[in-house]
Amino acid sequence: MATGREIAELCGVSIATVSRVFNQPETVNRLTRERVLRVARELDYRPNESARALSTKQSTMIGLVWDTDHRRPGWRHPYLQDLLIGLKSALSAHGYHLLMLATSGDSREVGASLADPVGYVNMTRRHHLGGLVLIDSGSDAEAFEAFAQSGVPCVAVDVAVEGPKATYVTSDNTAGAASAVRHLAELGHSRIATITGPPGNQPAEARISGYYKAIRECGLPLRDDYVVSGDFYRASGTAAMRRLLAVDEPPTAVFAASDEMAVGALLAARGAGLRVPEDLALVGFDDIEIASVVEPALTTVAQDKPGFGVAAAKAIMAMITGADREGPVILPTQLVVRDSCSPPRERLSVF
Amino acid sequence: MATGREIAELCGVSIATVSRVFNQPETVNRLTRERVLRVARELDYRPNESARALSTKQSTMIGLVWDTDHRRPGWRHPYLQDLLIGLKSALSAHGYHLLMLATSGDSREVGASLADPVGYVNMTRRHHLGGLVLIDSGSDAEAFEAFAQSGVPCVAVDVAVEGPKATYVTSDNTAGAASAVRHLAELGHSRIATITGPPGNQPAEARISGYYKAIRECGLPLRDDYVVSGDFYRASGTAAMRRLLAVDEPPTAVFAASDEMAVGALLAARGAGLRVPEDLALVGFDDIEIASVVEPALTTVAQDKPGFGVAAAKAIMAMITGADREGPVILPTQLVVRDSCSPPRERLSVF
DNA sequence: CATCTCACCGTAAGCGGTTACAGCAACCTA
DNA sequence: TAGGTTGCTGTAACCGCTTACGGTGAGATG
Repeated sequence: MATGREIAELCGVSIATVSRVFNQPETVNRLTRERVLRVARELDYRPNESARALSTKQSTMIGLVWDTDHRRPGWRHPYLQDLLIGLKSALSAHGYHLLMLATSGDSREVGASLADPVGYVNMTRRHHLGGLVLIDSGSDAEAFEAFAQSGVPCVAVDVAVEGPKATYVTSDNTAGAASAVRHLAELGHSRIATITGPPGNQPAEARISGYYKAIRECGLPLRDDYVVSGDFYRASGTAAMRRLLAVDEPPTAVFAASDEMAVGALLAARGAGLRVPEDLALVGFDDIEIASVVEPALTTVAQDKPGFGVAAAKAIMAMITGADREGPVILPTQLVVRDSCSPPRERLSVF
Repeated sequence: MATGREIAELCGVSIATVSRVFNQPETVNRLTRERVLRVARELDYRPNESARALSTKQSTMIGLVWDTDHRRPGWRHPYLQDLLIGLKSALSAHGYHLLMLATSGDSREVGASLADPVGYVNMTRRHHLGGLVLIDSGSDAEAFEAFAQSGVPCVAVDVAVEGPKATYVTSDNTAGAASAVRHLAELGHSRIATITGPPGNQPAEARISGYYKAIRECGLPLRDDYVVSGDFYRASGTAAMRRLLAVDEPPTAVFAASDEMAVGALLAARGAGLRVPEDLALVGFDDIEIASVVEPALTTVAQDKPGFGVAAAKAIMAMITGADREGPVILPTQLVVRDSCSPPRERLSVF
């Protein structure tokens, strides 16, 4: 590997000049610059990033906090790939890389502590990372909170954390949920139920309030027994749907706060002999891949998945460059109408 | 940030001793060692990885080559998340991190060249990466070939590349495909077709030969018009299925070389008024999430997805530690029987 | 008692960059 | 012509850690 010194000698200049050529090209004479560049190319020179990081005390890497929560072994992020695509491309534009930290609970290591149970902050300092991107991994909001308080620049995706140097990006869950419910109401449904996400989860609660908002705006009655809680997983959707079918005057339409739960609800409905959409209209949330594969294809509220990544990258870059912290980034959603909703049967008979 | 020097001064030892405490603990007196460790803890010391990498000329990072092929914008890796889970955990065990390189085609940069179109090898050298893990991203086998030839330790996942320091990990595709076909034959099918992956793709061709092998072993006739090619995508599965339904004596069973194509075939069959599994038995390959969601749930050949990651990590660690290069790593597959296959109708009428 | 071994530790030279500071022409201004 | 700019470049300190090498004293050996 060629070093800056070698180039300097071959060009008859000092090593400082070589460094300047790459960092402040305008301060060095055009002819010298071109000579250095040419020799660099011939020698296949690559600046040593370790040396540079050591010297400047900062690297061009962002840490990615993504651990599957050990309490939920089967958990998979619903749209990790799209997220990463957005994140990576936006980070690339700034010349930054994404480091997936290895932190396999080696708590015997120097620096592991309660405030940083798995060593992410530790790693951040060791590697002079610019910051951390936190990706929802089931339910580690508490751990995220610790990171956010650590002073390290943090941006969480779809988890509400805030701190001196921390924000998060999320969808406009309230508006998204409301649009789903409104869609059902416009089809003529008046008995609209919802299957919610886990309590305490920020997106889940925003979706509930969107549900309430739309129900109210449409002049429909609010019924406690039309709000049953799930945990975003498919199985909970099935269970919730069963409960909904057991109330008197069961709903003719259901808004599920996640596609997975919508699929679960679909299975439960089918199991109960109901047909979707004829007997039951169903709307999901997320627009993950299975939404378009399931039969019938699921009407759902689409999130801008790569947009999460892009927004997270922008936010973290802003923090690194010291821009003032702004509030959470809220991304718009979009209702994707497919085949899982039709007008209620009562209405149909009127025609 | 505390440095080694500070610890040394506080302990009244030299900085070399401090370094030894962390790298060759057995060479330093127990009392001294404990004193250093204690002070290190008090000062919240973290060794500077940049300095260490600069000094040792090696980092504890592995590069991840994962670019969505620009020629296939919609491409998504079928099981990226599981792969990453396996990769990350196995790498963690060795104290290594995964670096997702940003390489946004800045070809004006020093070091970009034809042999390294997107700058991965460049980045590998700059960061002193231990090696590269190449993840299939549509169809960049040629680019992978270049990496494999570069001398950088490379392990590809499910793409056949080999070089002085390169291997790959893949499933036992032949055996997997054969087991699928045999399953169909055992159900009584004799008109078994296959939808293949793209020509030139190693797993695709191995699956074809598994198909041939099983057909032969079961004493069934080989028919050219029962082998139609796809490209692993859903749409190609639909198109292929249409072609299969147009031959005379259309097949009663189809083995698709990917779940996505199987789903596509399912749609085509349904469009043609056929019911699955009653009129057509269908087997896929991969066992991705939609396989269990689709109606009917898809019988398929499951790959050990996290196992890919684990195996890739092992292979790359072996190369780093200089172990002899061994051949490609072949992982076993497993037939997952669900609801998309039943005996052929002809047979049924016999009962 | 001289010598050898060995465990332990310090000295110092790197690793490959960055950057504050100073030097030195050449060119302007008064 | 003295003094001040301006443009360019070199010197050298520094970033924090690793490691080859040499030195020291205690105990073992003859």
